[in-house]
Amino acid sequence: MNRILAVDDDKDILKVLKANLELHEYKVDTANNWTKAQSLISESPPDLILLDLTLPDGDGIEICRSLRKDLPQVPVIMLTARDKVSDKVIGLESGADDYVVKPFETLELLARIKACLRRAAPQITKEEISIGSIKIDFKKHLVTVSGRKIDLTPKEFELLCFFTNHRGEALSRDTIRKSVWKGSQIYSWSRVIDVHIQHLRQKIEKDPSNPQYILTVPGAGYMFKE
Amino acid sequence: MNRILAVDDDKDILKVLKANLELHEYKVDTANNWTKAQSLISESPPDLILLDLTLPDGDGIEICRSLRKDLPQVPVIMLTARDKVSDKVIGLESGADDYVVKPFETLELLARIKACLRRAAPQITKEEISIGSIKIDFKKHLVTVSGRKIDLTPKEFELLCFFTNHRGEALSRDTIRKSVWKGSQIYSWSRVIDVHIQHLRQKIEKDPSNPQYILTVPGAGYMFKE
DNA sequence: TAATGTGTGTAAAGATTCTGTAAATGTTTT
DNA sequence: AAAACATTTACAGAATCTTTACACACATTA
Repeated sequence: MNRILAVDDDKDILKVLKANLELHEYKVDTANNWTKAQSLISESPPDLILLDLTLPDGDGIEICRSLRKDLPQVPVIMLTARDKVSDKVIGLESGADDYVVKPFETLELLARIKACLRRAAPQITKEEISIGSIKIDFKKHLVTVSGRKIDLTPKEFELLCFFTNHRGEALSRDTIRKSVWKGSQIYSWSRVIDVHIQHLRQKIEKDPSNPQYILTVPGAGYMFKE
Repeated sequence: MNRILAVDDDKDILKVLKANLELHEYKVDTANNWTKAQSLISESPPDLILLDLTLPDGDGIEICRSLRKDLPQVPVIMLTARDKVSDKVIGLESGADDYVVKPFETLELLARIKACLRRAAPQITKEEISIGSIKIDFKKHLVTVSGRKIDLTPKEFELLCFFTNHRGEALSRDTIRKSVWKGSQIYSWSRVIDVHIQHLRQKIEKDPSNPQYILTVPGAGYMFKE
């Protein structure tokens, strides 16, 4: 649940904003002057700030500049009646992430808030999966079996990735060839796949002759443990 | 110098956009259909995309969704004649960072582009970073290894910065090429990257043949120590 | 039962690709 | 023009991939 701070000198607008935003799963703090806003911010910085340009105790542009400096990661949306292009340019130049002219459509404001938060959110793309005692870190190209690091060759790694993406599926040699060996030309009667499977088993199975992960499906191909 | 890709079916608009943006220090590629845009993107992803909603070979909303999925870090500004609130909401919901209605003021568009790029830029919170015995001062372009100053060429410095910003990630040569060598045209089979890696290793590693920082990930590329 | 064929496990040899590295060439900066 | 830098090229050794050959298990057929 994201926290938004709305700063505007008009208490009615604040009331409407708060009501509308809270309907959409935001927690909203309000301040009708900059002094109060500052104390709320220093209390605990919000995830986004809606800022009116005309406040009784400060120039919105200057405020925005200082915000950008102190809290560069918190997005600011300017919310103001000034609709001239020059105003918008100055507003955005001063560090605002968006500039919305009053009177505004609530739905548009909501969409813009969402877009801002989406962009400002830290992009976590940790790609890691665990199966049994095997752990694969796709980003690092790292595979560990019960904590021990395993060195896999490129093809072995590709093959393992392919298997883990199709767990519990019996994969024919042809299917495997068409995705892991696409681009390279191997003969249809080649045993490369089998050989690589053996190598993988040697490296990831506790007892390679009694595989727990890469199972043989006689007559069909191979299957990775669900 | 930021690279912008403008996609619009109207060639006149593209011409005007290109001219105006290039006056403001942007490098601009243009495409009048999605197919062409895609090939430009896969060649080398731009820093920002201006996207018209009505293209001859694709629905803008769907395109935006797929862009957000494939290139979440590249901001998209929608540029369209549709001015209804519902259109804006749909556009922003589909992943656009901003939505500008035609006919637009060039100055406002420029300001919004700038704001988008500012937000999307990797937030260099620190201007100094230490990893092991390596210390990098980004502002002064200064690198020291256990106190001793190291002279790096511009490309070497860029490469090192890129690595330190992606520590613990296996980076393919292609990935490196697309960000450190973007703009310049090197052949895909070129070994420039490897050569620069060697030079860097010679300068920052204690034993270049046993690197501690810039590690080789066989078959994948290189990775900087976490 | 013995013979044959098919499918899989495995080792080892040969072929290919990948990486480190030095040196040559081309380009930009001073 | 000289120096600094970027890029290409070439090659060796290592690592990896692919082929090949054979062993074994199991099923089918004579």
